[in-house]
Amino acid sequence: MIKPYKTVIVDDHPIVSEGLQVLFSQSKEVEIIRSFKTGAALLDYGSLGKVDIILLDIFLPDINGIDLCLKIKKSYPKIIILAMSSQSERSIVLQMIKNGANGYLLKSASLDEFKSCIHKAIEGELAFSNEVKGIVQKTNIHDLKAIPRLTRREKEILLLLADGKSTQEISDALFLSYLTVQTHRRNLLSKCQVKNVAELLKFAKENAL
Amino acid sequence: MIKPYKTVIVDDHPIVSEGLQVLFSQSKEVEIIRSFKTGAALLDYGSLGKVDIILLDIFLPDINGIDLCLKIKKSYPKIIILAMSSQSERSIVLQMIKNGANGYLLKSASLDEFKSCIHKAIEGELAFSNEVKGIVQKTNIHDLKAIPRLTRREKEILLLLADGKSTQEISDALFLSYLTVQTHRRNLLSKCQVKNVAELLKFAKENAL
DNA sequence: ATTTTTCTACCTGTTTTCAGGTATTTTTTA
DNA sequence: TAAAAAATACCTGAAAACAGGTAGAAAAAT
Repeated sequence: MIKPYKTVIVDDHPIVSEGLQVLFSQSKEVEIIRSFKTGAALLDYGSLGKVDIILLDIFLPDINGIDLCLKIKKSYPKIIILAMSSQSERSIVLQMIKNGANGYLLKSASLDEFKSCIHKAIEGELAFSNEVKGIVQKTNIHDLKAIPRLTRREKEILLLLADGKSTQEISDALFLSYLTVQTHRRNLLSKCQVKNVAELLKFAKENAL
Repeated sequence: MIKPYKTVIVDDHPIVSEGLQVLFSQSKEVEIIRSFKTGAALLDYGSLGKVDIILLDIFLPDINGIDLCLKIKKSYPKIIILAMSSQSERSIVLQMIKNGANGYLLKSASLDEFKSCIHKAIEGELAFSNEVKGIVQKTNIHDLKAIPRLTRREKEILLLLADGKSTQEISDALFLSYLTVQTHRRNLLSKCQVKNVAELLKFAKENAL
């Protein structure tokens, strides 16, 4: 008999973890051995090397699931990582795959889809829930334009912009010259190839910046 | 012996519904009799009048949970409605309570919290999960400034603004004069008492507009 | 049927953002 | 330690947003 795949869940919603645990409680193939509420808790887990599958929520209270995926895959490339999220932004899905995830599940997927995706991933396939499948398929390579890497300052200013702050308010808050903030703003728009702040915020959301 | 409370779940994530069903499968007090993925499905439900408790997700694919709550309470004031959400924006919580909800649970709440809140609600109390409790308590009446009611056109334009569209693009899309769109923009900012589009979007998000 | 609200559109300014440059200093990385 | 990247700051001009006003037509509510 085959040993079941040791599986952990990373999700800050107990209900979801619980639901998944029940879903696989009968399974002989998948055994949920632990669940974590934060990325940090997972990384602190001593026996991470012995884990076979991680069911990973994209939105965690501490760290971004996309970055966490990359981090895990660097240390333990063999672990099968299945991303879960309630959003299906194309760019997030693609980033996740680029970072080594073995699949992407929408939380609105049916339980059958959940199971079958996990099976697929075990068999070595990239597994997507139905809704995500469409999104991935209609993606040509041109859409894979690199997601710009923002500097610390730029992220800081992006946050304040999202808060509705004006250039003047930002320069006051960060003790910078008005002109400096203007430059950062310009660089943000230029890097993300957008034309105004609203579009920038949309872009940032879509790409989980 | 007391009859169990007939409870339905409205949530578009099967995992959550499933988790809740399992959580209460042993309970003699609460009996989950059905679950729905959309607000429309719930409203179509013939036996809605016989339901005692509704566990209602705020974000549904078709209708806003806040409006749905009001609608249900108008027809069936006796039904206990417990709101669930992964967000805890103060304004959303308060709106929900104003619309007659009997409690507000964060999805990140523990299962024990879930259970105890449902108990509280049954006893007639307003039930909040711990994180929400703090938010509600530190709310004075001044914070209850009325959420402005937006007209259909305003909502339409708000959506396009969130998409990063400029005034010109909006006027083209809606076949309106540039000046008309300008007026609507101004009214939006004025109604929401904000000074720019970014702040408007933040406000809209916080208030689930 | 009448009042109220919404949608439409215009005018006049001021302020802010956007877009193009350049350039020095500081910090990080190789 | 040298090279690269980031953060800082300034200048100029065009474009867009913001703020104040008014007002008639259309639609909705009473």
